[in-house]
Amino acid sequence: MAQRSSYQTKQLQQMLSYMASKGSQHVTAADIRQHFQSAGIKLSTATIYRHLGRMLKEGLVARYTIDGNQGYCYEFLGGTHAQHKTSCFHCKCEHCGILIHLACHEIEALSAHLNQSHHFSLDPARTIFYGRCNRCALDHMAPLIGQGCHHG
Amino acid sequence: MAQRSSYQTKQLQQMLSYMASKGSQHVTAADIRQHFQSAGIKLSTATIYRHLGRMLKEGLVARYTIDGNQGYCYEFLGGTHAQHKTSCFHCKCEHCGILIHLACHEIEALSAHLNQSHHFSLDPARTIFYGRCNRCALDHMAPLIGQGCHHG
DNA sequence: TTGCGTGCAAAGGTTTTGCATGGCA
DNA sequence: TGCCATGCAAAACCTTTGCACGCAA
Repeated sequence: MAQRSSYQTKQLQQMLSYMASKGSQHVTAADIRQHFQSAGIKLSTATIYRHLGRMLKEGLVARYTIDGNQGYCYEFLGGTHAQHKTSCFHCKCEHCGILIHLACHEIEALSAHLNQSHHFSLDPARTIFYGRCNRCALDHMAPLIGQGCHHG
Repeated sequence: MAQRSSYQTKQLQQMLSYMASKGSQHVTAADIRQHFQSAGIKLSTATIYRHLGRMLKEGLVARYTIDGNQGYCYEFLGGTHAQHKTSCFHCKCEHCGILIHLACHEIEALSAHLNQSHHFSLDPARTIFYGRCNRCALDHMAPLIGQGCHHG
């Protein structure tokens, strides 16, 4: 299953290598394109999307839609993360955009509850909790200071 | 606040009326366009987006991004729903796309936990739980029947 | 009459697809 | 050699914007 089905092309290897190097960070198709463009490596947009689509099917990456973005974010699930991912949730700050990974028993309890009481089988890999992180919540409470958020 | 700022045009009234009629259902810009097109009423795409953008600013509607879609979903928050919305969550089936509204104490408990233990302030209006609804979960377990999902 | 609202069309951004060519096995 | 993968370009999709005209106040 970790083994890809077909040809091992240079483009594919480079893309996998890049995705893996990003660890649990989220990347967009544009990120990938820019990275290879900066590196002077040719990798067409079509190829990027075709591989991302394939990896998605194979479960090598997860695809998210981020509010405010148009388009998708991808996250590499391969390697040692594969197991841990199944019970890892994401919290995204809608102010500064930081993404927090959370493996929390309470969420698993909620998942069980949704299953039993609401007949809904939660998919941790897809679900993102939106809200405000600690720093931005503080910033929010003291807007008069005039000091911006730690947005990058 | 519920009072709009500027002109009361026919298009605006019709749009508000349509949004209100949809209650807590989610609609896309395309839904709106199709509705008025079917009804033989002229309402341009630009106007739809301009009003949606304005309503969003004014808090009359909420805007979501749904995984798998490109583009946005809007939900009317006006009228009596405004209060209740603050504690309403959404579950979306990633198979058939159905959207389930949930006002559930367990989720509020999770929200409190995230706040206390993880310093994350959850935003119910933005957060969507992805997974499988009951029907699709059953379909998933019996894929050999060859009978499709209730996907529309 | 003033100025916002509307419609049309074009632009902008992201993702998908067709087709001929290139490269892995 | 056969077939898949790639690149280019065009298309498809949704959203935004510019501009002239229409309409509410």
